[in-house]
Amino acid sequence: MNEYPSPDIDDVELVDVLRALADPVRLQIVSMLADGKPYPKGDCLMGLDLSKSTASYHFRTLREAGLTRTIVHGRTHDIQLRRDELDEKFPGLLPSVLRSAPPS
Amino acid sequence: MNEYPSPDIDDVELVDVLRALADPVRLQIVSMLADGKPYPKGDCLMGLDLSKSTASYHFRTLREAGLTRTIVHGRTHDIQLRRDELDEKFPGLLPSVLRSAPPS
DNA sequence: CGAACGGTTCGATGGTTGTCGAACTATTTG
DNA sequence: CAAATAGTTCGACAACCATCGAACCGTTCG
Repeated sequence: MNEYPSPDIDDVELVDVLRALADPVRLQIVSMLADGKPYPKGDCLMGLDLSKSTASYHFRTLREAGLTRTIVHGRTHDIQLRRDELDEKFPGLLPSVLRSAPPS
Repeated sequence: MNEYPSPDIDDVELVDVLRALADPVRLQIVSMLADGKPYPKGDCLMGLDLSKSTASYHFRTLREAGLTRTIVHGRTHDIQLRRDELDEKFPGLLPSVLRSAPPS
């Protein structure tokens, strides 16, 4: 029943968001989460050939940067893009990134 | 009379642009160039306490990522954000980043 | 209960990044 | 020409990053 903490939106810095997005793996994960709905982590890794530990590292990086939240759901974890909060704090950023992200 | 090469806009990748922006120094430099007009490099460093070599490194990083171009002008160099090209290739990206960038 | 499942954490490792000073290049100016 | 100016390049270095396998943890299921 442990919770995985994401930072408060007020503490999220643009440069950290950009950092988190500046990696092809994480960019692709974020693309899959574009609609803002929660997805099982496993589903976000389709097409990505990563070890479990590397995948976990990227999920943690996204969460700690404030881009996603994690919802524990049984023994699986759902991950969700924090669209509304991010759109309010950084207007237009996610739409433009997602629009320009290469197709998977 | 050497020219400093920037990549063709077609070769500029989103992830490289994001990586170039994902640094506080470069973010601030880009903020100063927001209007798309050329500025002497020296003028972009106001408020930044960097050695000459570090400044040069960041300018090169921005140029090689495709964000800026360098115009040699006597013994000074002007640097210019490639606004039009970038706006066409990554619509809305620069505006949103510049809008959310912390004030200098 | 015990095994399988979905994930995290740890430690190690090689590669990249940001920083600097020193040496260098090219241009202007005294 | 000689000195000053504006900037680059090089080598070094510490810090950080992406990656992995192994061990671990909590949940579900036979």
